[in-house]
Amino acid sequence: MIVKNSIKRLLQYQMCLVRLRELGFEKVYSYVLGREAGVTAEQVRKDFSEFEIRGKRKGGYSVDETLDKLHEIFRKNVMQEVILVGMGNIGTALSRYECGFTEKRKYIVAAFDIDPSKLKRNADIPVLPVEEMEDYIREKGITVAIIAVPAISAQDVCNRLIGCGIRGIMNFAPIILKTPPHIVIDNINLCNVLEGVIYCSWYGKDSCGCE
Amino acid sequence: MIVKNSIKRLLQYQMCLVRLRELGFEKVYSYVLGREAGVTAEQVRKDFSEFEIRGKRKGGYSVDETLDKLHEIFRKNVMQEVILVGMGNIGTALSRYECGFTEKRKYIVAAFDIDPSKLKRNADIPVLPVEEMEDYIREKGITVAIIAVPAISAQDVCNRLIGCGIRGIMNFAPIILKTPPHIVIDNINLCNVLEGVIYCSWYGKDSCGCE
DNA sequence: ATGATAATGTTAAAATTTTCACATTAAATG
DNA sequence: CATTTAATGTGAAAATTTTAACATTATCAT
Ligand SMILES: NC(=O)c1ccc[n+]([C@@H]2O[C@H](COP(=O)([O-])OP(=O)(O)OC[C@H]3O[C@@H](n4cnc5c(N)ncnc54)[C@H](O)[C@@H]3O)[C@@H](O)[C@H]2O)c1
Ligand SMILES: NC(=O)c1ccc[n+]([C@@H]2O[C@H](COP(=O)([O-])OP(=O)(O)OC[C@H]3O[C@@H](n4cnc5c(N)ncnc54)[C@H](O)[C@@H]3O)[C@@H](O)[C@H]2O)c1
Repeated sequence: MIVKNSIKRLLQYQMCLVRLRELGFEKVYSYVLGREAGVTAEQVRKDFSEFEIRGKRKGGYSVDETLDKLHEIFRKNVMQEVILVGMGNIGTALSRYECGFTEKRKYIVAAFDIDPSKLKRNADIPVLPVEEMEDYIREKGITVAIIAVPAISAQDVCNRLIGCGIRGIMNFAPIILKTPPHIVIDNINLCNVLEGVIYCSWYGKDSCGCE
Repeated sequence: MIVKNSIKRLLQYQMCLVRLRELGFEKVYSYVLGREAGVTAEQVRKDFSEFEIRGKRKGGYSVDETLDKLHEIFRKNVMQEVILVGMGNIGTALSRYECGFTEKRKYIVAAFDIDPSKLKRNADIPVLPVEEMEDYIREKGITVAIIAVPAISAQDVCNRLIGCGIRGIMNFAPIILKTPPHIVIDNINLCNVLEGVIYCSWYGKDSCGCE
């Protein structure tokens, strides 16, 4: 049975393994990976067990094989194209970001904005008028989007995205988007994260139950 | 007993309540707030009960009183000053962000960078050379920092921050920072969040245990 | 007033997630 | 080649978190 947080941890392991491979590791023990990823060795083994990632008794896990397995799980072999809505402060930052610690990879293939002054049809990541958004998504068969528009417009944009086939959304607007149950949403609220850190650092880690 | 996720949810409730107040609500039922915050009514009541936020039987919760209580919990009355290290893409975006849905508020009082071309001593949020960081933090008694430097420098910056009294860190570098146990760290990994959304939207919400 | 109603608050139960314990087994050692 | 060792893999136990049930009580209608 897949545990809710295990996906998140697998991604963390993936990142750590890439770095460990860079450092010359060919195999890794659960306790080393656990230390890197900030979890216990048992958690690593349990997670790997759940996804049938096998190690060698006494020999640990092969870095390459484990990464292969993780890449398979996360479908790194197929194109993962994502569009971005809202080319403002955060949208621009994201568009310049190459994800991954060393496995540099671009996900964003196009951005859309309502403001004509933001448009840039011929850029590496083209910034197109938001009117073209639906057609573009349908044509290219995009299924995941990033919302980086003001909160007031976010639900609207969200509805339009779902209307043209988007199934997963990473949302930076500080609002909980309402969606049909089959749509995957990750509402990221950086203010709340910061306030959480402030709170925990004030009251002490123990009394606030933070990770 | 304080549940790990309850802090996160309280912050969400706070955000929702601010918006509901804007919309003219004076009282709110647990099921309404739950709907807004994306949790069950029972969860709302349970969380509020834990933090001794009281409603009226049949009457729901007073928006104002609840917000007062939340502001007290999160110490909105005292200054919450934060510094930022790394004035690159993401750092710049964050420095221009006024947190909160409507209760606009700035947290970042200064930024530090190693690159001389980034410095701007007289800006609204001054960008200072990173050599001045420790003195600034000690002088102003800052306890929370945001790390937005490349992964390769992040642990280094982190160590320096802790060395001069920082107790809480929001980290954007894709690496798990190693810190003494009393330090509060929130490692945000936007790539992993995106990959998680891609994964879940591919395999379906049910089979991946996402929220 | 008084009873019906519709919400909260809280205790108990269920579900989930993590940790533990240890059997298993591949490698290293002598 | 037998023995020791040091890791994994997993089922069971513990801990945590969420959900459910319902007793309580303020409000509203009569
Ligand atoms: N700046 C940050 O660091 C930061 C951090 C966390 C969250 N956020 C949130 O991210 C969102 C964007 O923040 P920002 O600072 O980048 O704001 P911004 O104003 O700089 O950018 C918003 C962009 O969205 C565009 N836009 C507005 N309505 C649109 C629509 N209907 N369709 C397409 N494009 C539209 C605007 O033209 C603008 O370019 C906000 O909801 C904000 O709360 C920002
Ligand atoms: N750009 C994004 O959207 C994004 C998203 C998520 C995470 N991140 C992560 O955030 C970090 C910054 O990303 P970015 O795109 O803003 O990179 P960037 O290169 O634009 O900015 C990094 C800044 O840090 C400064 N810096 C480097 N070493 C420093 C040091 N020791 N002390 C002080 N300042 C130093 C650089 O001069 C630069 O201004 C990276 O770790 C990146 O992986 C970025």
